Amino acid sequence: MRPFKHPHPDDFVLERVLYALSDPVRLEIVRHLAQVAEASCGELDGGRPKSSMSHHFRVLRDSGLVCTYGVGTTHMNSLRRADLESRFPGLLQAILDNTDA
Amino acid sequence: MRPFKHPHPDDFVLERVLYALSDPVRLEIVRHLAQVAEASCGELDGGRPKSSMSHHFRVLRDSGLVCTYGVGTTHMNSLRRADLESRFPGLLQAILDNTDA
DNA sequence: TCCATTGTTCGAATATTATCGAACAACTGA
DNA sequence: TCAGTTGTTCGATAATATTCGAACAATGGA
Repeated sequence: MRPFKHPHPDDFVLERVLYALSDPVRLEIVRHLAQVAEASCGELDGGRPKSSMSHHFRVLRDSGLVCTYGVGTTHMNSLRRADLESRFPGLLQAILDNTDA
Repeated sequence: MRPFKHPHPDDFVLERVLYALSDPVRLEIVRHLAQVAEASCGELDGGRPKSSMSHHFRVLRDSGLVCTYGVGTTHMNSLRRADLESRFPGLLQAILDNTDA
């Protein structure tokens, strides 16, 4: 299992991060990851097809929001909090703070 | 000139706001408005066709980011800072703080 | 009233995304 | 080595967005 490519914080693009978070499915993933610190893809699909989820994880990875690494047959995902904070201070927190109401 | 409809802060949707800001043209508009407090559509197009800009302003209005009102033959736009701050505290500031590098 | 200015709306073409089944790849355990 | 589990990749389809010219609407001034 070859590791995924994750962008360096210097290469994060604000527009891409915002776009990645503008999808309800992906925002839900990020919110979940903010609470558990780490979760497999399977734990994060809401009964959705794996191919769909794989797409969303890729968008999250490419934007710099999420880090994915293989552990056995599963892929573990985590939020890149520190990297995001260093590049876009306060952004992630402001988004996570919103409990939608 | 009938006034545009602007959503109430209670009806702001985080995903929509993030999506509106994920477009470079719209983000540029918002950044500009953050500095001048008020500007006409004409001041904000970068030589782009008016019909294109009109579309972007509508997205910004519908998401709650921008308020547009008619003054004579021109339309003035302003950032809905207070409304955004009340609904998504810190979000706009975190985005505006990023000077992209 | 006639005209120039400022934007909106309409319609169509193009581009991007989302979704999901099917096939494939990596790993583990028996 | 074989089977089961977990995800990825591929390919196609459907849905959404972007872009922009052309026609239209509202305003203000000459």
